[in-house]
Amino acid sequence: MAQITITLPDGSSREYPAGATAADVAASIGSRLAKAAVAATVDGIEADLHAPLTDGAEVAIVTADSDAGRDVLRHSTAHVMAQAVTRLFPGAKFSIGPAIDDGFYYDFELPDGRTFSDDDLAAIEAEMRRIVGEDQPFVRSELEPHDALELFADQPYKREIIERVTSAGADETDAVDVAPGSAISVYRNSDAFVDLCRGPHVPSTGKLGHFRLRKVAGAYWRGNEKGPMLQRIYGTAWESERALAEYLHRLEEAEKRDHRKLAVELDLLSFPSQIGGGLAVWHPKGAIIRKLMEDYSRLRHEHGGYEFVYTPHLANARLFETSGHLDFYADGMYPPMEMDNGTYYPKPMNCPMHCLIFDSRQRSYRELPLRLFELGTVYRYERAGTLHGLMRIRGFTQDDSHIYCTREQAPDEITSLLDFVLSVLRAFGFDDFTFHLSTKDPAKFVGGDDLWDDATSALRQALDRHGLEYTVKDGDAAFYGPKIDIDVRDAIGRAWQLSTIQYDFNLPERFGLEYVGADNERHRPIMLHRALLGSIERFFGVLVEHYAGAFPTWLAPVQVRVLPVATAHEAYADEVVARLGAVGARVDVVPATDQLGKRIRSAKMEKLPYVLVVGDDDVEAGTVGVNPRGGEVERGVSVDEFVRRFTDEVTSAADLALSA
RNA sequence: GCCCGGAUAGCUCAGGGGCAGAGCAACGCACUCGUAAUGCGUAGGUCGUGGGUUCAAUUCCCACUCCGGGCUCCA
Repeated sequence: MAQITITLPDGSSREYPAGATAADVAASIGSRLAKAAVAATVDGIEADLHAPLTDGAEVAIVTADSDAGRDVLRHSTAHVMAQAVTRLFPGAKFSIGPAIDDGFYYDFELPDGRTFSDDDLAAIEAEMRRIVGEDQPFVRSELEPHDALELFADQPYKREIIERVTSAGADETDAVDVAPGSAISVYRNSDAFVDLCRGPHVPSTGKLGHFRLRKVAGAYWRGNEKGPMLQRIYGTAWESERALAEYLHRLEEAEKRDHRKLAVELDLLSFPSQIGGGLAVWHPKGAIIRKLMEDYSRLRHEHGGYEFVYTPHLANARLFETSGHLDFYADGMYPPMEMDNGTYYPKPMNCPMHCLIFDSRQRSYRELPLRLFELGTVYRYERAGTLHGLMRIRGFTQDDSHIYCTREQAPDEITSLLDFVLSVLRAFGFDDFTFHLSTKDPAKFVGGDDLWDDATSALRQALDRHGLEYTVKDGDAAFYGPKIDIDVRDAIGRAWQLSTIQYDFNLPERFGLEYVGADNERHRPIMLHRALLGSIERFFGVLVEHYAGAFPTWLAPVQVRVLPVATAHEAYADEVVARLGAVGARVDVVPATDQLGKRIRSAKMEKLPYVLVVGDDDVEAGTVGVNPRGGEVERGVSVDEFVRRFTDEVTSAADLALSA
């Protein structure tokens, strides 16, 4: 019998009989690998485990506990769900069912406009478990388009995909599970179920099982508002029961940290419906935190060489015609207001106003870089259904800066800007960053190639000088210039896009900005847009979730609570409060009308950093009992000592950041 | 905006065509207590709004409002 040679990822080669499959390769390496295998990559292309290999192929086994492996599991689980739905809802049409982050979904159209309920979800899940128990093989076959269209005669969405795949020049950006130009492949699970799919899939449904259906949602066919509304079922699937349980636990944890829930519990802010969707009012405890954030931001900008400006919330439409916002951003703007001498809009961005400040008089190269900073409140019209707590609202305040400088200054300016941004984010407790460089979209840009090359290399240089790893998002730039986006990872591993540094040569052009150079000629500056926390409101929401409401001492609305053990100790408690108040502590006292245990519990529920208990011993000795959040109780700490520790802790937060 | 779901006391939630319920919170009284819930009591509601069906609607039906989950990208 003929032999074939297979190369493994470590470079070694092995011989197998002709017709061997990746499953055979996995089995020959070890039984554990064979068990964990869900698919393979053959010469870099994902393939089924039981596809026959060709001589000389490079084979890597994809295991269930890798990202690629989980994608295969999830995608296969989506198929099982589709099969379950067709069993339970005859006549259901199905469209696409991809793997997504942490799970999968599948979109269906049910006969007579029926919709799924939660009870249906339970029934579908039960049916899925039966299918898993049946251990049906996933059998791949490839078809001619004509035969595929016939096979899916009563599945209009599948037919549309097939037609799109087979038509030349198909739109490549479509998020369907079939790439244009590829062969039409289908997977058959049983006589009763066959699905159009690129694959790969696990060998059989018995490989699956650690899944859970999560929710039903409406979703437009191909994301198009004008297209039909389908019924989407979201599920999650993992390589083991343990990984599934961990994921479900993470969801619970995220729910507990939801800033909207904590905002109510901790009395931080609310969204009164009388005001309208996406518009918050800040209660005293939320407002003090926000004030501290803003004060800190101002302090850092003052030290960072920024000049403070203020600009109005409304502007004449002419301004946004000049800036181009009415051409490019009209959808995101509030509707216009007609007033005596013209049309006015609430500003969606601060940059046009800052350009007018630059342009208010002649500028010299000696003034550059000119860094204008504003906590500027902007209004953006977000569709009602997209509003989400503080994370997406209709009016918000940016810690916004526009830096005007020469093209030559840009690399150094961006380099120090990166330092500045990271140092401020660190002060708020973030230290895990991801960087993205977005480059020119060939379909949508202004400015010449040399400008773009120059700008992109300035950003790249800054990242390289800091030795930062970054991913490049080709074609993701705004039309006016490339940008760096910075994501932070929070305490439970979620990524939030916060900061952005955008290079802009368009706006200076539009506003005709000029400075006089050392050569006595007029030159055009370039402009850097830079938001650091981004939206103060959103950043506040991220902080609430990052800290789960337990703000670090320097940001906590109430830093210290003093609890007299009994009424007799209240006078002494007031003395302690006065001592702490004198060093600027936010401190309060709760008298002994309730039992001590209950008052401690309340303070813990409010997540206060320090509870000080004072009783007979303390009055006698001038001490306090210190009960820190998340720490051990310590009796008999002198008031002087506690005041010293407290001030050290609070000032070190700001000092650390200022010296960085 | 569109699809689905929801709305009962400040919060969390139960109930159900026939007098509106609990726990926590609030308020009062008693207790004066050393580190995560003392006891008793009081008050709190047009059951989101409007219309319909019914002898009777918080409950069933319709519309609306608001909230939540989703619907390419983006603060």
